[in-house]
Amino acid sequence: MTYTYEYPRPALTVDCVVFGFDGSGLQVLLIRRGVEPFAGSWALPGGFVQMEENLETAARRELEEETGLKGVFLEQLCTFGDPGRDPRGRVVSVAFFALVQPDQHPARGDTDASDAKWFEAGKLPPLAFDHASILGAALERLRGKIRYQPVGFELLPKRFTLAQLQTLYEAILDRPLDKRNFRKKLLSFDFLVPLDDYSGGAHRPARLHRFDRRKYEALARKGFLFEL
Amino acid sequence: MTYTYEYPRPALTVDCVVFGFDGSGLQVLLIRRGVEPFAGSWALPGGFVQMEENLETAARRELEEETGLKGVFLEQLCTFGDPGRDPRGRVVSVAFFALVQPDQHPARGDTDASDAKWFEAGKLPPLAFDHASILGAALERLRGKIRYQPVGFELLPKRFTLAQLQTLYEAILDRPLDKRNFRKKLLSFDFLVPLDDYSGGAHRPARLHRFDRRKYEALARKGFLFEL
DNA sequence: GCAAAAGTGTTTATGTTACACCCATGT
DNA sequence: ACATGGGTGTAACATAAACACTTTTGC
Repeated sequence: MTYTYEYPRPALTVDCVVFGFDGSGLQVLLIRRGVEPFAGSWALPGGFVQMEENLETAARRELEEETGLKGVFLEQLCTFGDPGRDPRGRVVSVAFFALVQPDQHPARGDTDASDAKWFEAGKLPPLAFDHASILGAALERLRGKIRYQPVGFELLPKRFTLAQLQTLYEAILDRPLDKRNFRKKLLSFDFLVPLDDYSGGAHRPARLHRFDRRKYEALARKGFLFEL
Repeated sequence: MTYTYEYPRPALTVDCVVFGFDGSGLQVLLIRRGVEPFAGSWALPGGFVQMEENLETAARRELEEETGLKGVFLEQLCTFGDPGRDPRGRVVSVAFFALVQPDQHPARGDTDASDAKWFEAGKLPPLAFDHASILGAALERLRGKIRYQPVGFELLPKRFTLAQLQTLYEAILDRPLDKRNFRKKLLSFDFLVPLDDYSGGAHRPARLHRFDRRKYEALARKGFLFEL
């Protein structure tokens, strides 16, 4: 142990920006804080990092404890450490962003007694701490990422229609896409497998597809990039 | 102050991956460690975050203390926090990547008495801690970023020739580019300003250019993306 | 005058955009 | 039968890729 270690240390937390998709709009999962500071405010799920767990493990643990979600797509986003971002003292937070498939949603809305709730990404309540800027960074990252990495599928059920996929892209990129061009392009990379099954619904049934990650990765290794 | 704050905390450091360009190859600035652990090994410049400074400030302070560099391009990269990455105990490190213009290089090589030295990015010595993986992440980020953001100019002198720019791109992307197509494309975005001055040299002089950040930002605001 | 790097256009191939109608189902 | 969303192809346009010779300088 060197002298350096006797210096005071910032506290270290993780926070997760959890995105979902309800079929029409992008959603974000927030929890209502029970304790001060910001008691009663909405905030990103997260909490303190323990001494023997790595950062991603901490994020997954907090996510499960606070929202019940497990096994989701999770990726490190950025670290927020301005002095003053937490009124209690110096707290540095490693932010993650998570994508959850609707199958795994804790019952669309609140998970029984917990205080987690899904919000429309466009209509968020005021957030505790600097969570609004963390969320802004996550949104920007998601928008950038969806254009050249296959992360959209993490927000859809395993079997989905091309119309669902297009609606998702339109919601995230916030602009309309041409139906024929969208289908043409996505099917041209052949990592979307058409299934022999159709979605039910009030009108003409739509063919279901699934994302074939093995095929995607084989392509990706060959220096392939898909852009939209 | 709540009970939470009495938990043990990881130590928090910043580390900087500093890239340079010597006209032919990509370079990385390393410092030789004087103290254990890894005394005598090469490592990324960096050190402990102080309680009242934000993360970027800490990175800039350490960079200046250890290498003399100031005023460089600096961007947060990723945070590395696996338990065990530092033999002394739990140390979480926020990594940054920096780009320095050759003008600012501390005298191409060692800065007087300090133990900083530039290495070819392809021929690095073994590094302390998990710095090799931090460096790998930085390289990957640089390669991705240079294709759609004007970061190349941060590695060249303020006035440069198109040939220098092309060599830089070729070094980072690690593939040859067509001279005519490269010039055509970069000049078509008109953020490169031709100057009335020429590079000296053993052969035909080359026109010097500078990067006009104002023009670039005006374009960028109009939803423009340059890709290479 | 020769070696070395700078500079310059055109053609071809590829990818992107724009666009309108018929189909299958539930009500 | 009608309302609703599913599904399909082609032509115009724009961008990317391939490619070779002349110019200017220092030695």
